[in-house]
Amino acid sequence: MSCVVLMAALETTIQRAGVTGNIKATREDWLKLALETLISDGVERVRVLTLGQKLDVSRSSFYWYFKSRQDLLDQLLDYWRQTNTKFIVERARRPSATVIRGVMSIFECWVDERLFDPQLDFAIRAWARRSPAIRRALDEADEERVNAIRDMFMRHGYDEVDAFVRARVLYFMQIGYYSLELNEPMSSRLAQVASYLRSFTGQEPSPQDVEDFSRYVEKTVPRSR
Amino acid sequence: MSCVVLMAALETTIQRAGVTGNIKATREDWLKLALETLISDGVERVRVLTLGQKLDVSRSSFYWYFKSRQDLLDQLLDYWRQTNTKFIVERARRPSATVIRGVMSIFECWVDERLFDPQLDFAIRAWARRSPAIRRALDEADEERVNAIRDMFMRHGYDEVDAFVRARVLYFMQIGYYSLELNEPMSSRLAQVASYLRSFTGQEPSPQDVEDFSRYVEKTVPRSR
DNA sequence: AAGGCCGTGTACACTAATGTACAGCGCAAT
DNA sequence: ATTGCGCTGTACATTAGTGTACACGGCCTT
Repeated sequence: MSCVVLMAALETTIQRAGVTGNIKATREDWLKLALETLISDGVERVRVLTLGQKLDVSRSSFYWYFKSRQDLLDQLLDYWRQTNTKFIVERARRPSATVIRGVMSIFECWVDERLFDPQLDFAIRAWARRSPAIRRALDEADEERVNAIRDMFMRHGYDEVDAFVRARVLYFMQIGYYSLELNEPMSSRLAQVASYLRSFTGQEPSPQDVEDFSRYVEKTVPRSR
Repeated sequence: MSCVVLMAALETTIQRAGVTGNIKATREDWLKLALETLISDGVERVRVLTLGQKLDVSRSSFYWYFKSRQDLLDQLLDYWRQTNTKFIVERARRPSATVIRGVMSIFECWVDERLFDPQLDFAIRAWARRSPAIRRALDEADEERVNAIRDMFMRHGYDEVDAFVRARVLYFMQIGYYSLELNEPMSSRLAQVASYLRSFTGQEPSPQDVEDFSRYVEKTVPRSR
């Protein structure tokens, strides 16, 4: 669960063991469970009653920490805003010797859920369908991500239209991939990496490129399920 | 609304004007509104009470036509099953002189909502996230579509892995594109078609290819919004 | 014109959800 | 030890939804 790791960043200080007073559920317990529920079941299922039942605590605890259900949802959106887009843009901006290497940098986000949490992104996307405010936030994020990738292609000599289209193909393909929730083992994904690099760049990856990427995944991605 | 057109195929005979007896809402009224709601708001919002209010009819009408809410949902899934996948597979199987032409055949589905209704597909995808039965049906459809496209690439000389990856890139990219619900004007999309063909096939489209596709869209796609 | 069939409205029972009010409990500081 | 703060439970009001029961109303057939 990457969200657990990421939640830590959101918090000031958690002292789960040293809970003081008559406390059964902390504000962070509510937030964390809400985030997990948003990811696995969608916003619609983020409900005060249900969360409370899972935390084995009555709803009055919730209304102590949060103004309303909407208050909680606002904070979930804030959390997403501060995480998912950041790493894609950062990886796309990294200097790279070749396009192949540039694309490989971005691939890192697709194989490491600590960099990009597809399920969270997907949950936000579903949410956006029925909320104009969420929709606006999402559109901004998508544009920022595609533009960063496009700039990477342009730095490697692609003209503007080609760079834009290739950025879209790279990014949209990945969004589509996540939509299918294939849950493939990393080994099958790595076996196709040369084809993907070829397809995305129009250039032939060297054996060294492919090997380096495999090695990167092995070394840095925990439990490449 | 492509669904209106498609609904017609689902029906045996509709005689909307000649409704007989004390009828305010027909079974088809319920189905059609349910489908529209599924598409625009998701399954969760397909509710007997709400549909009834929109049809200005009480819920007992619903329970006359349908056994339960689940009964209605089952029929919505059946409708999807019989429509969306069919045309993609059919287009992918068409003989084509070049890969570029082969890809163009499939592009037809992406520009004509009478061939592929992205919103419906998307609604099913969201639904599948919380229903194993739907999930199974969706996985089958996805696999059938990708395999058909892969075979098309293989017929044009791509090896199996490359063909499979290119099929995925083509199909997943489109699913991702729809996920963003960009709502771009057809003219901007057509302006990039050469880049897309180049990116998807790794080959250079001829001016004739591009021109033929534009002409196809102009002639056959109604109100290319 | 009399029934019968098809669909409709009203009423009822039940469940799940949000939000509010308020009393009460447990630790910590005084 | 007692007071107070921070959190919790119970109870209540309200809303939205599903499903069932049953009487009734309009055409169509005979």
